[in-house]
Amino acid sequence: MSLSQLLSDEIKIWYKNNKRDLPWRNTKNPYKIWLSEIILQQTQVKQGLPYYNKFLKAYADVHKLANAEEDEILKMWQGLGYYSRARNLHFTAKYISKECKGKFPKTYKELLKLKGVGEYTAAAIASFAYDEPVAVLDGNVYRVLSRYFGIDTPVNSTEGAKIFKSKAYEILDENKPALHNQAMMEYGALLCKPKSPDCMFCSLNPSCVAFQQNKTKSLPVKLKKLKRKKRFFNYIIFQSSDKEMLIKQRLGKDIWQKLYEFPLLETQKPANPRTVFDHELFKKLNLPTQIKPTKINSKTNKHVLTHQDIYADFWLIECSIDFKKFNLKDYEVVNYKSIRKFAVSILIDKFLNNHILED
DNA sequence: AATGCGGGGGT
DNA sequence: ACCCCAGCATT
Repeated sequence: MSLSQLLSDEIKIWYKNNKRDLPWRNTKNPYKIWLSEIILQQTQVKQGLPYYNKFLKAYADVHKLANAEEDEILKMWQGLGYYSRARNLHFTAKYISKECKGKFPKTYKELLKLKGVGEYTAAAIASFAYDEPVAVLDGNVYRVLSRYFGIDTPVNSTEGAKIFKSKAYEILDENKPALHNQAMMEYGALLCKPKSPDCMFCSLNPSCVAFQQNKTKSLPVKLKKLKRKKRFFNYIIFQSSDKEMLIKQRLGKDIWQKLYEFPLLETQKPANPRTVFDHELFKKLNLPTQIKPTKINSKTNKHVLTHQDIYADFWLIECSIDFKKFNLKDYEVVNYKSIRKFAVSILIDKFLNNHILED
């Protein structure tokens, strides 16, 4: 028996005995599989599972999803991150519902054309839903292959992508691609873990290069190039005498696209109460200059993203004016209750939870 | 080929 | 503090 076949067979046996019972398994429904795969991109099962259940309950089929408002979908997605996934999910739902009469594409090649569906997700849907013999390559598969075959080419390099892809197809069980793919990923997620893998319980350790050469800690190799930027956000809460506030949707190419937030002034350094006055709304609302911003949070909020650290302060401006008398077309007028209907970042959500702005 | 995009959890 | 996660789109 070849090494490739040994790997696939052992992992499939292990999978049958050890797999988690997850709601998107044991179905061939492409809608459910697609939905789960989008949610699980760069997201652990534990984090994505409640969102999957919530989405399926609200949108039982692709037409329901297609007919929803984008703002509603973003609100449902709130907290899951990578919000372009939610926007692409909605875009593709509308496409499938209207252009394809609700029928999903049935091949890897066609699935790949869908917005938000890349090589991994196309292979996952094609194999899980239609038993097409295509191999999935995700973080788990890279790790298992890298360790078992002792491949030290960086997984996120161009050369690595080619090598790992050819290995993945070499070991693919073309008769049971769905089982094979799911087993590979589950093996990486539960046993061949990034830190402290359970090599003692791994029936493959006699033929695993990393185990035999004590290299599990150094494999897989990954190029890192992450440099974190510091950003300073000053959210200014303009609050009228009847406790209404202004919020604005984030547009343009930046984080949290299409989510809502308080009027924002971004600065190069931590702001002081005077720099806060630079915000356009002070002019637009024609506010008296003696007005004083008061900082609501005692300690600056540090919000960590993959690629930037955001230091956020929240300033309160109490103004005795009626927002509706001004032409503030880019802003919404809300109160402490109605603001909860809008999709916001976790940074804003945490602030709202900690500072109830009602009286 | 390189970069930007969230948030939670593990070590 | 650093790494990882059922990756993808854009440039």
